[in-house]
Formats: sequence, structure tokens, C-alpha cells
Amino acid sequence: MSESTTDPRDDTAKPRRRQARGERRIQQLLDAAAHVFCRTGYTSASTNAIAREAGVSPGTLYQFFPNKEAIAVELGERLNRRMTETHGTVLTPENAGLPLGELLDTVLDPMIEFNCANPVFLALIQSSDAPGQLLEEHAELHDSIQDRISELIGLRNPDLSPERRTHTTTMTFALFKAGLTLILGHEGTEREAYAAELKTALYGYLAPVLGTEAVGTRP
Amino acid sequence: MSESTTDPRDDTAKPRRRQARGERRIQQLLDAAAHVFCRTGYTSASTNAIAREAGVSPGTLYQFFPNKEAIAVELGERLNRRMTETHGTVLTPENAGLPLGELLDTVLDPMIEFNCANPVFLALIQSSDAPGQLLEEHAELHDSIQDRISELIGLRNPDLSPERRTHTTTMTFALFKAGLTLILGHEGTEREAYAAELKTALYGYLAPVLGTEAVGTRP
DNA sequence: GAGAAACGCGAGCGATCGCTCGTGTTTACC
DNA sequence: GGTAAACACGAGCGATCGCTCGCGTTTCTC
Repeated sequence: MSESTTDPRDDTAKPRRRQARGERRIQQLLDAAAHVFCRTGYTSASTNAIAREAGVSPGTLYQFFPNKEAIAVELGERLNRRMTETHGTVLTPENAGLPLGELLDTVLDPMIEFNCANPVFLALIQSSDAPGQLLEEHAELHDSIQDRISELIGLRNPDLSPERRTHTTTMTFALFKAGLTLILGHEGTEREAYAAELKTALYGYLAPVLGTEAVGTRP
Repeated sequence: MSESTTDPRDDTAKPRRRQARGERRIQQLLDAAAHVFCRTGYTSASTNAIAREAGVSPGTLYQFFPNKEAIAVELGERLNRRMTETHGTVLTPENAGLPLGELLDTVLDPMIEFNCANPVFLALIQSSDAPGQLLEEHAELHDSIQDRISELIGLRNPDLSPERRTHTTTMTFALFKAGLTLILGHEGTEREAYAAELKTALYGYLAPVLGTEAVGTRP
């Protein structure tokens, strides 16, 4: 059980020094995996197919990823990181005071844009038979987004009971995901129409709870 | 190529006379398949697992179904038939005149109840890597439900442009499915809370388009 | 330029899955 | 009771999939 590596760093016990070529290959493989996952979902996607899509051999793929799950996990992590940036800059307490219509535009537009540019994100989330670690990743992101939404809702309507706030938050996010699926399922004008329709729906749902006008959030 | 069967009926060219025992086995196998599909989705469900869950051997399973897809298709057909009955008795022109709140109760309650009693229905619909014939089935049901919803919307608001009507219909159904997923993901009091929340959401979305009051639909 | 390590290949291993087949049992029909 | 068909079994076949391994190539380091 001697872990006698050259130990330049043993924080992860994997002292593999990547070359620039390797980093490029990893990106190629993740891009290929994104395509294949989008096409067939996680379970039905074969590692050989991912390697073929990336134009490399199966052996090369396993030079960079220990197993199939790790590919999805790494892809998920990168997407989560970028998605977290997006919702972090937009689901802020400062925006809570905006008129509801503007608030929805401000929040939804970047989220929708990100998902249109990265359709594999939704595909991975909706793949029901995903492995354990991927589900944990999603749960984390899910919770962090819902916490932000819940915070916004709480700021706009402090009189809401915790239960109602939770339900409103969860339903809001679920409706958003449904609208997103519809948006990604169309293109061009239709896509924009459904984006507008989603905003209308959320507006109609949230207006009675949060009010439509600008709200001062100072103590 | 001589199809010289005993031809009591050659409408499907499959003159297999089932015994009562066989019909019972089929039901057992479909129930088992429902459980396994619910647990792991279509692709990850193995026919051996279905047979085991039903308490029979793999060979027995294939006495009644030519392949794995046929199991899902038959299960889907039976569920579609019952779901069609449900929405057929509820998505009627007569109900179009009800006040919006009552309309939503009348339509949603039976649909929700059916899906709570048959969670495999949603599981099959949401399994993204389903085989072709199953997708066709779903598309048929999907279209027939949307046609009914579209009809109701058209009756309540004849001034809506065809495009807006389509978008409203599609979004309404998508929001319903999202709420349904949330409802099936909870139990007891929470489940009822999300059912109420879904109605609130649809009310908020549809009220500005359809109006809230009772509407006379006579020419 | 020599050695080491990272990169790259692809045949193929072991496991799993959908499905078959030979054989034995139960049921329907005369 | 006898016959044919339906039902039931379970070992195992062929295909596929995740993944490995041996070996050759490129890149880094000195």
C-alpha cells in the first residue's frame, strides 16, 4: 500500500502532468460526448461512439477519463460552473426590486441563452438513468438556484409563509425547466415565441404573489 | 411464403389462441414491467429483470412478447387507452363555458389522479431513449390531448390568432406536465400542495387569455 | 540525442443484455 | 384417455458495451 509517487502534489494522489495536446484532446472528447449525450442520452451513449465522434480510439479516451461516468461528471462540472456564473450574476438581491416584467427579462434571458448554446446541459439533467455522482452534481446546482430564487421571492414578499415560499420557488423553477424544454425544441421565430410565452406564464403565476411594480428593498 | 394457418382469423396473421392462464401472465408481466420501467427507465430495464419481477423465466416472457419494445408498446397502449378515456370525458366543449377555476379543477383533477395511480405513464413518456413505435404512440396521445385543449381555448377566446392559440396550447400542456412531475415527486400533503400550486400557475397564465368568468358557447 | 513520460492505437477481454431453443408440464378439445 | 397446442423453464448463444493492455509515436527535459 505504498503510494510512492514523485509527489510534486499529492492532493488528489494523481500526479499526471498533462501536455497541451492532452488538454486539447480532453476538450475534443467533452465536445464529442456532448453531441452524443444530446443525441441518445447518457445510458445509450457508448464510449466507443464518443471516441469515434472525437476521431480518436477507445484507448485514447481512457487515457484521459477513468470511466464513462467520469466523462459525464467532468462535462457536468464545466457546465455547472458556467451556469452558476450565469445565475450568480442575475439572481441577485439587487434585481429583486425591479418591476416583475423587467426582473423576468433580466433573469430569464441569460439562462435561456446559456441553455440554447449548451443543449447538452438539459439533456444530462433530464436523463433519468444517470449515475450517482452526476445526480449529486445536479442536485447541488438545483438547490443553489432554488435558494437564490427563494431569496428573491422572500425579498419581494416577506409575508409569505416558509411553506408557500418553498412551493412557489419549486413550482417556478419547474415551470422554467418546462418552458426551456419547449424553447430548445424549436428554432428561430418559434423559439422566440415560446421564450416570450414562458415569460407570460411566469408573469401570470408570480404577479399575484410578488406584485408587478418596482419594490424598494431597503430596511 | 405460404401462410397456411388454420385461419380462424388472419387479420393479424397471428392465430395464437390465448388461455386464461396466458392472459393472467401477460397482466403479471405488464405490471412487473411497469415497476421496473418506473425504477430504471426503459433502456436500463432488462427483460430478465422484468421476468424476475413477475416471477417467471425469461423464456416465458418471450412466449407472450416478441421483444422488449413490444412490452413497452403494449403497456403504453393500455395506458393510452385509459388516459384517452379520462381526457375524453373531461376535455369537452361543454366544459369550455365553466368559470376558469372550475374548468381547471374539472380537467386537472382526473388527469392528476390517473397519473398518480399510474406513475409509469410519465416515466415512459419522459424516457428520452425510447424506441420508435413507443414514441409514435406518445405523439398520437400528445396530439389528441393538445387538439382538445386547443379546441377549448378556441371556444373561450375565438379572437386568438392560430399561432397564439398553438403557442398557448403547447405551453399549457408543457406546464401541466412539469407540475405533474412535481406532484408525482411528492406524497400526501405536499402532493396536494403542488397540485393546488399547479392550478394557481395555470390560472395565472390562462386568465388573461381566456377570462375567468363563465362563458356562453352557444352560437 | 538519450531517456522518460505523455499520447495514441485497436484488437480483444469479461460482463451483460436481448433473445432462443430443447425439453418438460398443463390445459383444451374430441 | 389421447392428442395437440399453449404454457413454462433455464442454460446459453450472439451481439454489444465498458474497458484493458501491449506496443508504437510524440513531446518534454536535461
